[in-house]
Amino acid sequence: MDRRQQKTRKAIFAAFNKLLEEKHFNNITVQEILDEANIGRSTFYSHFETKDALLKEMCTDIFDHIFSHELHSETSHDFSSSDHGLQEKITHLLYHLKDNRGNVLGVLSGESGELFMKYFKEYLAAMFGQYPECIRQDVPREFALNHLVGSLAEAVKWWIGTKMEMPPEEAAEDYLKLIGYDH
Amino acid sequence: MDRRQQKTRKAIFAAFNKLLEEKHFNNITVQEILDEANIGRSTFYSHFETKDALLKEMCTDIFDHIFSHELHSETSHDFSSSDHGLQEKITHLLYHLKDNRGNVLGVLSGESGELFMKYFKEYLAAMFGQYPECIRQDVPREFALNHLVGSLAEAVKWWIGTKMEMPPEEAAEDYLKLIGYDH
DNA sequence: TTTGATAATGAACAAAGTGTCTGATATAGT
DNA sequence: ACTATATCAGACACTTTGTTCATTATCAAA
Repeated sequence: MDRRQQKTRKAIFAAFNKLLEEKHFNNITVQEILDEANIGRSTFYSHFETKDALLKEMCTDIFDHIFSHELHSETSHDFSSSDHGLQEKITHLLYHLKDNRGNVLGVLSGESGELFMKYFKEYLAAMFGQYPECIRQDVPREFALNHLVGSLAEAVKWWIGTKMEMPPEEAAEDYLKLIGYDH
Repeated sequence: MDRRQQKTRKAIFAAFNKLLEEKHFNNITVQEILDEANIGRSTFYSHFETKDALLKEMCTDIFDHIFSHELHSETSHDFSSSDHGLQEKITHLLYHLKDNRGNVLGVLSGESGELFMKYFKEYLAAMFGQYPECIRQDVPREFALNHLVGSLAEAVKWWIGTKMEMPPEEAAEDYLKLIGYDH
């Protein structure tokens, strides 16, 4: 990819990130992004079709990076404990999020969390899809999967909102308690 | 309240509801609401400051109605079972939601669920606030409360999305299983 | 280093939406 | 019947959007 494009794309992401920390997605104008990134109007539209597409691509970038480890590493399949390795998986996820603090905080910490969450859940569903044994069998499968994905996303959001104070290990452990995995 | 105002307000809500079923909140224009409700521009703005205010008032209307029973009835405090009457509470909540199907579906079923959810969670937090004994003590209080509220909201959203197929009793029971209340 | 390709610029543009304001009209409550 | 006020229609200034185009700057490869 052309250096010029890389530079522009990076500047747009950075500007957008900064603005997201300050105000809601809906209240950010393209003009503000242009000013903050210090680029021309037509340049922006040659990179992204709309503001929505920008957010989507930004989330995709972040999650592709964070989940690439999770979805491909087959190293931590520890089925000896009752949680089938889920705790390790979540701990890893939290560590990656912590490493990407800068990007994640911008998208989530503002008032626009909803949109971030939507994309986040798609990745979480894919992750849980690899671990069918994590899902309770005594309730409808879709209901259980929805619960796992939804509650983990909420928990992570809360954890990030507290500036990731709790250590990943502890947060993951507490989460498993909350979904009743500490029998 | 003046009959004319009631009529206008009702027309606006109905129009907004219909539009929300079709498209995302962000993509609904005031003009469309005006056309659908068949009212004048200035009339709309004499009722609501902005489109956001309209959504907020609509959610408040719905939840005030639904939760007025939940938050005030002291009839179902059954502390004999392990869930401290939580199951009955949730069952009641689901029944009320089912009764208000028409309004709730409009706001939630579209693509604008996030905003509905935000307000929904505020009411749920207030409800759980009445039942501190429901909250686990072995994890940080805020974390546990966030989990209860978030996961219940997600579960309800899922249930509504399936056209409320499962009976409220069953959905409530399954939810309690998922949060580990079936020891 | 030169050269051809292409990305960025900046300014202008139509189109659409927002929120405000006006005076005239219709309808409510007493 | 009378007064208050809610609605109407439409115009208004303003903001934002997404497109276009001619010009300039920068890149990658020969």
